[in-house]
Amino acid sequence: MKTKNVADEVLRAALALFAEQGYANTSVQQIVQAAGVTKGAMYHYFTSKDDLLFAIYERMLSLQKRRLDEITAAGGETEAVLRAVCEDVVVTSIDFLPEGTVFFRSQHMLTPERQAEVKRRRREYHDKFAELIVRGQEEKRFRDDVPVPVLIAHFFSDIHYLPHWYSHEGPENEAELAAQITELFLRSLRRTDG
Amino acid sequence: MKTKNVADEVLRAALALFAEQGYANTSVQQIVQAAGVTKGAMYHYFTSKDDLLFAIYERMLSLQKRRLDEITAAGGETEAVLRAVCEDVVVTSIDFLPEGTVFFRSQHMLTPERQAEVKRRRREYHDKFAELIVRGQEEKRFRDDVPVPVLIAHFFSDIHYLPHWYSHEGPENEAELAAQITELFLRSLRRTDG
DNA sequence: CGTTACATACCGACCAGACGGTTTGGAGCT
DNA sequence: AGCTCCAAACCGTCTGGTCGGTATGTAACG
Repeated sequence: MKTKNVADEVLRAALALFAEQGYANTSVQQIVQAAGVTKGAMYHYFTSKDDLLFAIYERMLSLQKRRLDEITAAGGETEAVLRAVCEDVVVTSIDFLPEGTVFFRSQHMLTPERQAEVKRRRREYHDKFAELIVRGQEEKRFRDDVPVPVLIAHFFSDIHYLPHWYSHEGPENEAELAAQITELFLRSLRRTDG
Repeated sequence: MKTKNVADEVLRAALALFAEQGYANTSVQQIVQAAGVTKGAMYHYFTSKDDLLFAIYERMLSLQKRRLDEITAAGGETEAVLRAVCEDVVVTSIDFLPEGTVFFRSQHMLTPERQAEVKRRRREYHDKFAELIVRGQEEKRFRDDVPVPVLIAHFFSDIHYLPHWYSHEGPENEAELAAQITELFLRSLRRTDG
């Protein structure tokens, strides 16, 4: 199918350019040039530049949500589930580093409605994550002297920050790093007293 | 001095607009209008729109560096110094929330030279922070099974993330939150074995 | 099979307007 | 007069988006 090739090529080019120079600094001209198509072709598949950006968000949100659902559906002890979720989201974030760069940097460039949509989807994820922590607290395994939102922010901040410092050329191994970050988080989450 | 008023008013307006809508989505027209001056006046004090953005960075970088120097100069036990540094940077980041929003979101909109300058100044801070951790490791108080860059990223991620979730209307008290975040970090940093 | 009828995919010149930045001119102080 | 400070009109550039037109495919009909 030729259709998919053109649209996909445009998306791939857009992602690379947005990650490198930012959304606002990237012109539609540059994108279609990098993708080897014309503006006419692009506007045949996408209704606007904004559409391109949102497609990137859509992919990431769907992927993360699906992975979270799979892991929680498998069940298990609270801390083990939480650990699996955390490690997975770190690894996924590394695998999709350019997406992450764009994701966290360009949210305010979306139309307000789409910003709201992204916010809603993120809250879904967020809430499901919160459930795990609350469950751990009820089981008296996790501390409850720090508000849950703070604990959550403490973990998501690591994910958020990854694209800003992680380099594929660096010494860090992906899975190892995921385990380390998760361990740091869990250690600060556990109760110290019985 | 009238001079300062105009320049200050422009900067204040620029900061608010950049934080709210992003640098690229804010026109010089909007800025001078919000500041109650004209473009002629603005371009008398600043050479470009980019200049406005960099001024915000300059203020933040200087402030943070100065505070770090003051605290480390006072001396003390390693963990106590580190705790003071961490709590201070959290509080400062909350006090300058709009600056933080712009700081972390718009770095790639600066000219390459200025991006490099920001990067250099941040590394200075970074390195001084790293010294504290290494010292703690040498004193066998901090864990050394996780690479120092990972430990540092783990803390800075919280700072980075603050503007994304903290709200002045929320329940969190500034100093209390600073203590909580710092405690989470220190807990994951300490050795568990003697 | 030939021909008509229409849909999909795509091209690329073009446009209106917004933008950052400049220029000109003058008010008010020293 | 000379200087700082600023207002307002102005300009060249670049952008996202449009639009008339073409090429290719394919389904229906006779």
